[in-house]
Amino acid sequence: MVDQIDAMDRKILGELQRDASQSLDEIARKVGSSKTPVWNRIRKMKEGGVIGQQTVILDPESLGLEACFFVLVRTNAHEAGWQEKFLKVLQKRPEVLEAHRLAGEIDYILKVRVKNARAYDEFYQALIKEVTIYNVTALLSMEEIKSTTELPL
Amino acid sequence: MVDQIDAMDRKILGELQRDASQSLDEIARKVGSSKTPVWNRIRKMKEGGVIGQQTVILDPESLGLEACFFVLVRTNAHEAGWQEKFLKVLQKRPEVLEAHRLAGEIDYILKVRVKNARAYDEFYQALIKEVTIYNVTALLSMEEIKSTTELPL
DNA sequence: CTTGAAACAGTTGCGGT
DNA sequence: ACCGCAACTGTTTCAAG
Repeated sequence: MVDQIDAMDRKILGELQRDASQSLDEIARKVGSSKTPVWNRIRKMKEGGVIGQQTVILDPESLGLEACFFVLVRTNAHEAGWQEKFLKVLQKRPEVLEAHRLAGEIDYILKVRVKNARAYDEFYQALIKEVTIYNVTALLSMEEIKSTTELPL
Repeated sequence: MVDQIDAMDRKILGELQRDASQSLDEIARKVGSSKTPVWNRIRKMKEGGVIGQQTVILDPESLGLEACFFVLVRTNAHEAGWQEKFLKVLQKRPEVLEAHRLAGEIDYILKVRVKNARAYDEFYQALIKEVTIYNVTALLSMEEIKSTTELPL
């Protein structure tokens, strides 16, 4: 699927990432094509899973979510089923916006959005109650310098 | 602005986050209202900055962006203008998807999306060439367990 | 809040290159 | 085979009650 994506596709993706509310005509004009071919390309990329969810970015502050933590998780007890349980808890918790399994000493990193430090502690307590964790370091974000969902094309 | 957001607004935001391609009628039906009032609420929340960019989520793998790093940055030389320069570099670089200024020992965390480890090294070399950095730790993501732009409402 | 109408955009089929 | 045209259908936008 990767190789099938040509320069025209990338231009379209760029426009969609930037502003998905644009009309087909507008996008077509910008990429130097017209409605139908652009529509067909978009359809194929949706089918192929290149284009996923269409969404709006909300302002966390406006919604009272004023704290953001990056959580570094170390585990040494790799019992059978532990990871499965851990993943299930992360999926369930809406304040966990991202979770990655890492290479190296730190096993996982989480990005957690909450109302305040107190809400983070509640999350943390709930987490360690459900799964045993060897070591946790929480990094508190003071300022979001940059935040984008736009991938480099 | 925060207090003005009521339960109905939150329901609408939930639907928009989940799928911004839905028609107004569909959203109105789901939240138990009708077209015009829903439209007016959305308009107000756009004006108020609660609702930001409308976008599509692209699949990084399909676009050949197979590596994701979290970069922990420590700096001790806080010369005048250093931070400004650092921010400018981060803004300029499209592979930097997120950047936060932190409380504590680690000063910044970055999330960087690139083609492969080689591309990360190129980014790293370019970064330290432009600004002096005391210490850098790169955490390589092996697996994206969870990734969402949907905030908890 | 509801109705409704005018402008606009998405979707599909057809003919041309 | 793909593109662009154009008609049709559905959606957004907004005014009036």
